[in-house]
Amino acid sequence: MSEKRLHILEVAEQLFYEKGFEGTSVRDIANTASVNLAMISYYFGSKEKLLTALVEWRAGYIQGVLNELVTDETLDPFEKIDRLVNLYTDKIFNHSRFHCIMTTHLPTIQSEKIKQLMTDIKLRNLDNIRRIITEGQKKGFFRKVDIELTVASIMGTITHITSSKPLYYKIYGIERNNAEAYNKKIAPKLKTHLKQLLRTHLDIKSDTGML
Amino acid sequence: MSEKRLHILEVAEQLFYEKGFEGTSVRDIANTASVNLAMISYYFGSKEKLLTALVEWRAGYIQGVLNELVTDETLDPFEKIDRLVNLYTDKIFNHSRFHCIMTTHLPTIQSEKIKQLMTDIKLRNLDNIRRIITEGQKKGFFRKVDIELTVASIMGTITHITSSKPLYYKIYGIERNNAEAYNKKIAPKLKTHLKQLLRTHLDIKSDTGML
Amino acid sequence: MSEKRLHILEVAEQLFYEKGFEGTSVRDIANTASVNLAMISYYFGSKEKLLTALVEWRAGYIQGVLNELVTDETLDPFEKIDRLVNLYTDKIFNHSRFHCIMTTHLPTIQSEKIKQLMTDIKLRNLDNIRRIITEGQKKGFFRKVDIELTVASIMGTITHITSSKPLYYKIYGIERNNAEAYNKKIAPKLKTHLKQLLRTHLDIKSDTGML
Amino acid sequence: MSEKRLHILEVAEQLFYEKGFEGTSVRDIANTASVNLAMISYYFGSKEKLLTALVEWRAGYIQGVLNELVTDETLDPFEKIDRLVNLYTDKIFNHSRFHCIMTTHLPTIQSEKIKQLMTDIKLRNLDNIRRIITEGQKKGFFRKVDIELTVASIMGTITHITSSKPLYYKIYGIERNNAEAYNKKIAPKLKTHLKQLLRTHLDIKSDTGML
DNA sequence: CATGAATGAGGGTTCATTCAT
DNA sequence: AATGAATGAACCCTCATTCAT
Repeated sequence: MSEKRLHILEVAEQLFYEKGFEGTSVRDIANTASVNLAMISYYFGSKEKLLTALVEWRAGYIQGVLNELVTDETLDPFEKIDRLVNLYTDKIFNHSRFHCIMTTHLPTIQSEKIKQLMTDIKLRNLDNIRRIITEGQKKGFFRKVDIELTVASIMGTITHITSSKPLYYKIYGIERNNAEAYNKKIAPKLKTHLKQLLRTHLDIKSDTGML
Repeated sequence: MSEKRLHILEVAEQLFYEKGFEGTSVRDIANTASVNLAMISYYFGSKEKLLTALVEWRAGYIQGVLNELVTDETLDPFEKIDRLVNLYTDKIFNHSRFHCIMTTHLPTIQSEKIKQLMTDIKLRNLDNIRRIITEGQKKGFFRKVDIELTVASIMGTITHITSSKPLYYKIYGIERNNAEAYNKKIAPKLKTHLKQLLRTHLDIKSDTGML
Repeated sequence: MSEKRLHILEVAEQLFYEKGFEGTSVRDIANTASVNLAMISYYFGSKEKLLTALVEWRAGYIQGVLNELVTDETLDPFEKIDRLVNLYTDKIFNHSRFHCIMTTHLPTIQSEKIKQLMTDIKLRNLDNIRRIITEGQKKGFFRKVDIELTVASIMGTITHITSSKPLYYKIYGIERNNAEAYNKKIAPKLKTHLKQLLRTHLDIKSDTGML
Repeated sequence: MSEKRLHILEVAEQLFYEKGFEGTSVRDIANTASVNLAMISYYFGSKEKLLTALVEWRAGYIQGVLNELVTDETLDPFEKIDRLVNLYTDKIFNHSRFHCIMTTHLPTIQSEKIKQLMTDIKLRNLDNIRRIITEGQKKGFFRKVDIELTVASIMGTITHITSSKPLYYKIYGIERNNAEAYNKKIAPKLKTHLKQLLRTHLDIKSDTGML
């Protein structure tokens, strides 16, 4: 992939993140990327195909490592959950702009192709986590929980944090748009919170007989 | 507020939910609402002011009851949390379209006024929940947790569920766009899940000394 | 139909005649007609629909009178042919620009709707003339000729004259673009030529037994 | 001329015929001809020069034989007319696409050079036919007719037939775009029709004293 | 000789908004 | 109060062409 093509994708990601897909014009992207307007059609065919290219380029970012984690035999279920939290938090924080696009802007895109792509990714993620929890249950470490909603709590918490940056900038007194400082400050807190939340949630010893 | 004005707001909410703010044209709204195109500028001044009017109209939906809950002296902290979960889940599910607009589409709006409005609402919500948890801690029921991130888990979980409808339609085998069936099936599950998650998370007896 | 709408149609006709449909931009039309660019979409929906509107507006110009002619019982077949020639020549000369668009530019339009519209008009014209000739044959005035090709000779001759103006300007020494002088000079000649051509062609007494 | 150059010309002819000059993009031609886009400018300089090259390549198709015919001393005037009809019909049918481009699309081209080229060709054709008819008149076979309009009838009839294919496909029940079947069926009919039309038109014995 | 990359101009269309009535 | 007509700006995209290699 040519360097210019990559540059366009990066710029598009930034602008889609800031202003949404519909709110970003191809002219915006061309100007910001210091690229001729026609180049974008030349490289990608259309604005929507540019978005598709962006999704295809970034979508793999969460795969791979996850598979290793799931099949690792040396870790006990709690360790796996901890690693899972680390993994997801890091991945999402490192690609927070794209993650925001995925979760907030893509749903409004009318393209069925993109919708299908997104649903597939989410289903695969869900499936991997499901296997970790199920394994923990079989081994007697975890109690019975609603797996889909547990996943929703993990993903939802991280998403909430990444997509409510303006709010948390204020709460934590971080200067606006200093994303690096934000990540550095929030990521460890978030990991600790999620690990603790999931430990008490999953630990069979926590069972209060509520369900 | 005139009936026609309300009708326009309802139609706008539906369309903003489906296609985003930028993806919805004033013509769309006028046609769908069977209203003259010029009426919308006439009533609201501009497209952005229409959105502001929508936010102001709907934003109060979570207030009021929450204040009562916080200051209610007859409930113990766990009961307050349970009520809080019921309250939020119901409110958000009953206004899921508007909630989606708030969490997914509004962040891209460039208007500072709207951003400020949203941040205010979120801060107020956060503050109310913070008071419930702090009270529980003072009374010795709750242990020390990261309050901001706990709120993030509550809001994030609900948001994740409401904004990933297409995915959960598939998982739970609900026919597409049957929002009522979705709410009826998911809401009780979600309430139970959140209550349990928060009970073990907050209960001082669950403290594993992780923090 | 509003005056402005009519004006746009007239301007479009002139420009389509001069430069073809594809060679004429909507901006051309808007500027020439001193009309805002967006008005054209406002009135007609699209460039192609503007063309359709033009066709529908002008297409009736040959109808009506033709029907009267066909059913007129007081004229003998040769008189009917003479009148037919007068009628067609006048009509086409009076709308020569539109006639050129019909015969030369429309065939390249990809729109099936317009193609169908044109074919219908031509078929109806053909049918009317066929009835005149058939009637003349039944009454024993006309001999057996290939009717379709006879019509082709009538229409083709007129079309050739109207669409080869630059050539005939030169031949007849008329100053360029003086359409009025052209029509005044050529129309009578053309009528005489066609009447004579058709008389000898159709007259049963001319039959040389070639067919 | 290189083979590739010829191929480009053939493809261009086909596309100009189908969609007009302005309606055909250089990309269309390049893709259809499986040739690099830049090749076309490389070979021909510009789109308009490509058209000029096409005209120059094909324009000679009617020349040559005609000169022989005019100066042939062994044929009587009627035989010359018959041969002329055969010659023109065959030539035009064999190059019907180019003939259509000449008569329908070229007039909109703004290039003065091309217009001049076309006018020259037409004038030369007119002149040749004029000499045949004049000769027939001098020898006492033909009566006095309007020569220019007689030529218009010949050319116009053939042009009408070749440029109204869609109509005649329908009339004669030929499957669409089967040009070969069309030519095979129509050409003989057309020749017979024109010969008969011209014989009675020109024959001094047909003179009805109308003129 | 040939081509992928790049460009400025212009294409048709839609936008949110305003005006005259 | 209410609306059809009108507008300037901007939309995404494609155009014919050129240039460096």
